[in-house]
Amino acid sequence: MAKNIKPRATDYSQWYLDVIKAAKLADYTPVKGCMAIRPEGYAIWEAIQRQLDRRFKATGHVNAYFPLLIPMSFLAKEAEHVEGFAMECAVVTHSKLEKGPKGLQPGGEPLEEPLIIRPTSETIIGHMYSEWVQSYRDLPILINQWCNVMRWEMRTRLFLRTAEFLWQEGHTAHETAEEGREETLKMLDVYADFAENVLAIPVVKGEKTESEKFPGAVVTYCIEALMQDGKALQCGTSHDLGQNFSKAFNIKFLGKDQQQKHAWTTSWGVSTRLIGALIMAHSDDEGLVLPPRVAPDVAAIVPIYRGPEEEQKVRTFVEKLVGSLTGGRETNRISRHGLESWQFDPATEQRIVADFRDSRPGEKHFHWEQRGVPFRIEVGPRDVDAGNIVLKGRIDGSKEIVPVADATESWLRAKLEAAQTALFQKAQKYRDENTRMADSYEQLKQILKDKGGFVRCYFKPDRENEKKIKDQTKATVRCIPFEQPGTIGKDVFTGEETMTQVLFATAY
RNA sequence: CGGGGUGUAGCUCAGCUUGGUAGAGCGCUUGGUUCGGGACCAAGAGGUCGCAGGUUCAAAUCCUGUCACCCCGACCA
Repeated sequence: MAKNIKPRATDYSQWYLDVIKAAKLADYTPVKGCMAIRPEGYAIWEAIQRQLDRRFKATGHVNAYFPLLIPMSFLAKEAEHVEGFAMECAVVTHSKLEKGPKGLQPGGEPLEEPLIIRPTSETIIGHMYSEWVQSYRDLPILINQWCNVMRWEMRTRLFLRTAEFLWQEGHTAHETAEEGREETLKMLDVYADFAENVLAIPVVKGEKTESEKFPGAVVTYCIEALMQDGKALQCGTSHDLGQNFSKAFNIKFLGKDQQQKHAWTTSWGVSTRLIGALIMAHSDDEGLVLPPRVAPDVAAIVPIYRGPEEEQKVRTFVEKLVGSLTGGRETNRISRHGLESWQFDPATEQRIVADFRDSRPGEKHFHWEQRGVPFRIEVGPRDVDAGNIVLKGRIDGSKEIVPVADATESWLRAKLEAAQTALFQKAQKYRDENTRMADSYEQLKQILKDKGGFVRCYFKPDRENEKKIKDQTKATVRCIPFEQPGTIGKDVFTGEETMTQVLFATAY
């Protein structure tokens, strides 16, 4: 058992922090609410970026970059937007420092107009689009940006909610309402596909209620996932902004019909929160578990030897093994701190690593287990003599003795695919087992209290009733799922007849 | 912003009640023995006890102030 990780059952939030610490994903910094993402954590973000970026480009989007600082007045141009973000904006008021009685202090004249650090970029991008769009021929604009944003949150948790976080935000402008709506739903599908097929996290697609939607959006769509403690986590959102921002920022074009019209815009984003989702969806009491498709190292080879003679024997065997696992490609070996790594997949930059550090095998097993590497391969003198390797699966704890002749690239790829599928199915089983139907408010409360998870029920979304339910149960409507039975039932709260089913859960 | 708590080695903490040479475990360094699931032995490095005042012959310890952080609420991708 891992001695540096508290079990989930004892203290879930401590477990979460322990897993992050043990896998060296991130660390606290002297800046409250802001984390340092360590190389091991950032590599996961790079894998997420690589695969999302490919999907964005495949759907016709291009990348661009907009400023970190936004004129304060911009925020106020959209009424709901300012309402939603004003309370958590960092403000820049000065442009230099000077020496004061207590050391450095903001110096010179304050800026004529304060600047805010972007909490999201609809406003500044809206402004730029108003200059870039003149004609219907300029539409659609399909731009994404990878950047950091800042929201001054009261309480933060590594990856799940930090004051500064990394994300991507797509911002598009269209000629018609229908195109905008299609774009919003298309990108939601991209997110859902990515979450399920890459992160192995099953998600529910749906629409946010009025009280949960993005400030300034007409409709917010989202993907919602269930974590192992029975709480829900919003993993991505896609907003149909209608003409709210194009009116606020004057994004107008001349149509084919000679009429001036406002464009229809959308925005959509996912953040480093996805790393938190990964951790909470898959990891166990032994530490991090990574889906093979985002694991920077797909396999870790742990050599076992006594003395230089055995080491040489095992090394020779490992060299051959790696040659076979990398399909005989010319691979550049990188040696660092006794770790030797080879590229496994040029497209994904995933690696195979062999741990020749000067420490004991047991220590190495824990090392790679806690980092979530999908497979560990043990090679000792006995295996060399028998022509075997010992394969250990991170996801199911399996142990298998494999003839080295079978250990080829395609074999490993098949193993990784099987592990990816198994991980998704495991998460899906958990999600399905923890999604329950409630027929009455009493039952809803009972399930939330005793079991947690998603609770599905008839409910006609209503700001006031949602508030009351939240006050009484801490649960919120996570979404109105797209999948609806199409039948009439009784609203759990009011008893009125409705055709709408929603998903309740306590959320992060 | 309300309620509670904590600041002592890189980390986790003991010591404070009753003032008297700055401690432990983990981690780190060096050497040796080890090595198929977190090794052992030996030697070492590492501190303005959060900060500022005060009391005292003497303060990590008592008093006053202050700052920071953590937890629980309100707010949230």
